[in-house]
Amino acid sequence: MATATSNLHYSVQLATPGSAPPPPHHHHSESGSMQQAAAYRDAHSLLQNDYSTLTLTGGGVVGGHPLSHAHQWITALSHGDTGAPWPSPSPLGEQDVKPVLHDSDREELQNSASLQQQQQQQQQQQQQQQRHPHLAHQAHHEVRAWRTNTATTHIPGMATSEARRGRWRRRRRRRRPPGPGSGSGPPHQQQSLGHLHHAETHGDPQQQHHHQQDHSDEDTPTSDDLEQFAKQFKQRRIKLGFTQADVGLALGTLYGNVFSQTTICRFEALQLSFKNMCKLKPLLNKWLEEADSTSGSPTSLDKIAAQGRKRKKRTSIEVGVKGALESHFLKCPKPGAAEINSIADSLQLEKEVVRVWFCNRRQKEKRMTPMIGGQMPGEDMYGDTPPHHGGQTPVQ
DNA sequence: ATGCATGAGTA
DNA sequence: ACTCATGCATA
Repeated sequence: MATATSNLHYSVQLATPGSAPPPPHHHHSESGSMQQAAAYRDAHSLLQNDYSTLTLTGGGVVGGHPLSHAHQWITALSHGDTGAPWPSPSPLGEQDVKPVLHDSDREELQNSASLQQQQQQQQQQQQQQQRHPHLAHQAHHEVRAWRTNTATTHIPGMATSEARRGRWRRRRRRRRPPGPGSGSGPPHQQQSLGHLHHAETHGDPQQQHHHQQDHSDEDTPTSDDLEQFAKQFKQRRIKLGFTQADVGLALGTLYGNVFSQTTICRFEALQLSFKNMCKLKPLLNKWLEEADSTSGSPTSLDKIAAQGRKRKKRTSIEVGVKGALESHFLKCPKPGAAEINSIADSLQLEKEVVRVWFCNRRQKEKRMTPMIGGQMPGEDMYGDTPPHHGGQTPVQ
């Protein structure tokens, strides 16, 4: 019972022509589109304590054990029903296959181009942002305040119940590295964005003579900037009557990069990595201006649907099992294959599930405590490089 | 809003 | 095999 039933109903939806951004007030409380509801109850920070407080079904440890079969997904799965559960992924010809939406309104698909993901241009032509220095933004914000600027002698959170995690420590805006071969040692990768490369890392003789004091558009914004922006963004977005999903789609047509409601949500909640936040900010800023200026006229917010990815049914891990996993995590945040195997075995979960759980766990930990005590994101925050020990921990 | 999942890019 | 960005599916 752990693993939910498989109700893979994918349907091919073609473009639903014509439509407009969702009216400022239109929302039927549907179970499927509660995202909107969420959008309306604006500012409301919530603590995310998973098992810490045993939220869900208290102690409801089911007896049924999820069939533990290794990656059986993506392999067979040829049910004879409505289309293949996980059709072979078409590299390019991504049809408009998309999960059926329970939403009845706000639909306007217009398959533009199945852009490749990846991001390329990000910060180089942003507009100026009209930020309100004060703006009523300091309402009921609880522990979420991690303004760690030099002058803010305030040590936020730390006094609350779950204040064991520090927030982002901001790094000072620094110049681009002088260039290869000269200067500070090249950090192999500090929480690299994965595929983000500035074309200006080369030894450009002249480029730094500017005056970026608080123009968070020319260089790395401060965490405070981000927080400010995120807040404003959310407010305006809501005022304009857009949902997070709408924004995500709009970004797709405006820049070619579609984003999901999830990402927008995480941006607003500042739950992305610092780097990621920096990357998205310009885009969202642009969108704000756009939506702002065209508020009233039919903004051509296209929405593209290019996803044919079949996913394994989300595995629901029992609270008890989660607790167990957490225990292991505390002991060893980065278990080796053997470790994972035994854990998976003892908990009767698939190895993959366990592995992914740990990955996600680490990620979560990173977003919440990117740098502890002035640690750079690139450094290991775990005992990956134990100070006392001349070798990797033999998974055992 | 968030938990589990996928995949590109790396190490 | 991991990290990091991102999202479907779900609470």
